[in-house]
Amino acid sequence: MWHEVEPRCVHELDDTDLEILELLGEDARRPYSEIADQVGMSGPGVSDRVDRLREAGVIERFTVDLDRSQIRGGSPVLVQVSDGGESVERLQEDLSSADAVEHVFVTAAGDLTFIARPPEGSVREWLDDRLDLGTVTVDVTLLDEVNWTPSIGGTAFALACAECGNTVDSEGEQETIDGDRYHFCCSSCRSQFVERHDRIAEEA
Amino acid sequence: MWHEVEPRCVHELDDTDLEILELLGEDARRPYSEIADQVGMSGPGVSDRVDRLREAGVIERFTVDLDRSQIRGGSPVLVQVSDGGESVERLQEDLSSADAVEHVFVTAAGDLTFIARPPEGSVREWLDDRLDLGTVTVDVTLLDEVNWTPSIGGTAFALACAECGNTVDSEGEQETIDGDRYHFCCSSCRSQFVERHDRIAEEA
DNA sequence: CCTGAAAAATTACGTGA
DNA sequence: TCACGTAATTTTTCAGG
Repeated sequence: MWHEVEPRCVHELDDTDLEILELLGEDARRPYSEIADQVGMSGPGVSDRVDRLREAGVIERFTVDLDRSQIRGGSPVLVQVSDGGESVERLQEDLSSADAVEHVFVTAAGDLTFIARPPEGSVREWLDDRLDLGTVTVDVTLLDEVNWTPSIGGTAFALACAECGNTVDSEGEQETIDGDRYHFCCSSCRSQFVERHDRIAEEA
Repeated sequence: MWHEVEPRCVHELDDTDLEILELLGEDARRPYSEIADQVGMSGPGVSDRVDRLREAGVIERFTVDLDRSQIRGGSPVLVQVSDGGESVERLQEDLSSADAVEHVFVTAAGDLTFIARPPEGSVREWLDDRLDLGTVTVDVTLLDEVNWTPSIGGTAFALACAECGNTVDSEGEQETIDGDRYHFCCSSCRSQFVERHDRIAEEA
């Protein structure tokens, strides 16, 4: 039994959660005790939070960021598929399970774009094997660099300003409107947001 | 007691390395002792290999795969920038450090494509802030799904078939041609590869 | 959520092939 | 060079509060 702690909804991330996520983004094998020091908690406390974040689905998995060019020789290509009335879901599934595919994006219009490293020298064959180039049109672009930015600059996971989307740091401000708490990076964003909110409320 | 170990260059990944990477891709916080059991090594042995893989740059970092939609509300967009003679490097750097940007791709032609989650309702503003829409032309596509596949199906890091690029599992076959060792996922890929190789050799 | 003890993992180091 | 075994250290897990 511990002192009353107001139950924290798993869907609301507080600043500590964000800090933990950022630290894990930098090095997922960092000991929880080290994280605990930085966020001012105990090791078990951090462990509990991480468990909750996993269960809530915020953390999908701990993984490793590899230099794939050292594993799979091919150059990365960006492929845009203009759907020929095919089943997008099946295609997406096929692609996701194909080894050379690194990212799959589905557009709101139902088209597919993906990043892959097909085997060198037989890119066309490789594409044809999974796309049937006779029925769909593809646009293939050779890439020079593929960059994933989980936390570059150490701020990627920080709270987002409700107005401009930028990072909310310690200089930030908060405001509770209609029971919802919003974060802002600066006072001008806050006033702009509040102003628009009031205007909309007035019109309604 | 073990059999003679031939010296292994750090730039050549053997099957054990690949297996370790795959296991780490599934769960980067998995204990090394557990990995050791699966690959038939001791805990310290796995630790040594991982250290070497990090130093070699194959492992760039241990990190966490997050459900970003739970952290940063905006919908993901794919933005293709048709370069207006601008400095690609600077733009790329700016974008990489922007909080809402998740991936940046540089094409061989020097164009930029990136995935981001700009603040809802002010996508155009957000874009203009970092791209100067007056001088560059952009193509923005709303995305429905963003899928990163470090190891879906648990086979993404396995050896690639020299013919089709797919995973080589225990059913796979190998063949040494002209001193180079090739891996294949099945006998048909192997025969097809050998056949083509012979034909090319004959023509030369 | 914290403390503190038990269990488990990681690291360091010496040795063998 | 690479990997193993053992021991020292650190970290995680699991009580109890």
